[in-house]
Amino acid sequence: MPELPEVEIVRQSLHKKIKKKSIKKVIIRNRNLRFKIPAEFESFLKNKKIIKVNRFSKYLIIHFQNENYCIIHLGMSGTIHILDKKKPLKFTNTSFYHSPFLPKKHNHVEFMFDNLKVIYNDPRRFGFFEIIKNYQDLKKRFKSMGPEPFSDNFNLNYVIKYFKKKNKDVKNFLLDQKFVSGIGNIYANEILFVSKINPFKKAKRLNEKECLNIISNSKKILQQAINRGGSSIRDFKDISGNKGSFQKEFKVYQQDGANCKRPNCEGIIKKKISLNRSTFFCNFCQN
DNA sequence: AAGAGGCCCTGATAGC
DNA sequence: TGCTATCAGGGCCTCT
Repeated sequence: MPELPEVEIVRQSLHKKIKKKSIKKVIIRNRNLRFKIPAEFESFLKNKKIIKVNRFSKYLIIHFQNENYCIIHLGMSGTIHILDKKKPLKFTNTSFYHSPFLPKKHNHVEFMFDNLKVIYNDPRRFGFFEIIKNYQDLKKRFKSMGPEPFSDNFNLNYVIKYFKKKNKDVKNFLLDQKFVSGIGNIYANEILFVSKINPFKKAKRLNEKECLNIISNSKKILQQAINRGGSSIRDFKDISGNKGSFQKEFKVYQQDGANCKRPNCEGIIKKKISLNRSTFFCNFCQN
């Protein structure tokens, strides 16, 4: 589920729910996530008051008083759920919703507030938590990552310079967080389709217009996805309403065998594996 | 420096 | 029905 748009949707809901509240207690049922949760985690967060919930790329950043932070990455299968004693049945959105649909297994971490519980669920345990104790360390944490697609630093100069001499497929770079932060496999495929660029084209072979297309379509598609509440793939079937809906607008992702959705294009959507990831593209207009 | 590949883990689904 | 194989939205690490 979680690429930048989905993480942003979670951020918005989480921020509304927990800003200005204090964590009363932290319960950890399984410390063995992608990285082991440190022993000091519970005591560090206890009684800390939340100023706001931020996000960089696919990382949630809970901002506490006194320059303390907790970073959450959802990995491939992480979701955040809330139990609200006051509004037990009101949904917010797919990966952040209220109690009747709380999974029975894999609830690894709980933040307890007054009248409120925030629960982290993650079957594959590719997600992780980190604590950070000052602003300098926070900056350092993301220093080696590329700009977000929305950033002014993600511009033609940057992309042309970066792609120069790069002999990898262009799609690999959209997935490379050192080049641009926040894009995953779904949106990489969609961005290249809208840009009419073959995913297997070598980055150094892209012309200026193609680079510009990648830049503007990255911004456009991620913003559209946020506006639609993200994409809900392989989600719990019994949740109605408040799902993200961008999956209905996929032009190529998981559309192999279908006719190309571009008006007047006679192509067929194909699927090929590249770097262990499924790659979808039109064999006609993306050539 | 850049690129290819393996690996962490569980669950859903397809094929026999 | 029940087995096995494959694949999944991510990112880190190692080897060449």
